[in-house]
Amino acid sequence: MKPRKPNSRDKILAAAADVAREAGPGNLSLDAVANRAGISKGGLLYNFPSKARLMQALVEQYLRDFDKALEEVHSADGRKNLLSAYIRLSVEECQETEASASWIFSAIAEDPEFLTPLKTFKRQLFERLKAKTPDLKALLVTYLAIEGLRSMTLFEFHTLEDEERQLLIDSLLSLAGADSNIAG
Amino acid sequence: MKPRKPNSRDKILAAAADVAREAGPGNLSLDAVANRAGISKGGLLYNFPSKARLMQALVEQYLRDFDKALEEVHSADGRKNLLSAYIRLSVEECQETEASASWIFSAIAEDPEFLTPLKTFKRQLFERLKAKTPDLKALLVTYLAIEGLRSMTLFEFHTLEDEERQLLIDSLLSLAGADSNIAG
DNA sequence: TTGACAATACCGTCCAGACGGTACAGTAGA
DNA sequence: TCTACTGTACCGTCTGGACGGTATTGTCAA
Repeated sequence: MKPRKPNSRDKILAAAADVAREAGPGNLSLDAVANRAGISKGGLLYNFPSKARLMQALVEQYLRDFDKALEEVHSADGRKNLLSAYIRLSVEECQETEASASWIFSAIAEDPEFLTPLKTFKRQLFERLKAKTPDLKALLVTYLAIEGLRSMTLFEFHTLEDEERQLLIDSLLSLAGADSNIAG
Repeated sequence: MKPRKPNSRDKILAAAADVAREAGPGNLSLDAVANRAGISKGGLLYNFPSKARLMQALVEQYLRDFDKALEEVHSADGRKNLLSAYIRLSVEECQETEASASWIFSAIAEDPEFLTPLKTFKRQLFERLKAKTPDLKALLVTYLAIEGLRSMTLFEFHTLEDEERQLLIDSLLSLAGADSNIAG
């Protein structure tokens, strides 16, 4: 479909995430992103005609990547347990220090509406999980706990020690794996 | 200790929270807060000599209020189950539409360091919970799930229906209440 | 083959507006 | 008289973004 775009856009998106992480979410300026991407401000605005478009692209790329990764993880173990795949992917994502999607805070500060696609994505994913998980209680608890883990990573609350964290993950996976043991 | 301060400071703090919620976290300007509080900008800067001090005060007030409320809820049922009190308080807090502490996003955008007191508060609270909760697994799962609930409220992800939400809360409370049933 | 034109992908500069903060003179109540 | 402001004027800085250029590559008729 697309005529093999050069990687300028991707470079800019990555630069934006880097700037948000390193300079703080409130300092995500076009100049800073342009510098970081090794491009001029004019060039940036050529690729993304406004800051809003840049934010939008950031959200869209994140969603696309997450969806793709989920599909891979889920397929890799025979599409048996979506919840378990979701947990493992989320945990993995939270471990990458490089990830720390603090550009989300920039987006919210810019305009909370930027998160609308994220909201609908989450709602749809939850519906899928609900359809595929027999034990609703276990789903609710594990899903929310993962959401909590994501939040703590995002805000950089280092409340849990490594051991506690590992114990938590084990508990969640065993709750999620319960669909073949306990299934009502 | 303090000479019965007039309520100007409180009015300003409340106004700041209102502005962040209504105008968006990125539009928390001193002018906007002053207007909202029905005070002049000079008056605002008389009470809080810089925006940083205002943010700081916002965080401190939130922490003080939460701590006080937790103490009340905990005492009210005989100081039996701290985790259960924590869950009930957090759930209550998430239900107040008026709360929606989106000033947190403003603070983060301003400077992530503003959340340092929040971090230490959370860590200490978790330690207290750990000391008082026999079942560490249950604590981890419920604590994280509450953190998830808080995050979803903050971001206004309306992923859960009312029924699902209620089922979740019941599950968490029963997990938390387990300290007298299952206690190892 | 070549010259004319056009699209792509930028660069660098400039500007208007917003924002935090200062300064200061005035004032009303305790 | 002191405290706790109000109100206004102003400054310096930062930021989004508009705009006018430019180098490179592609297209295509003559």
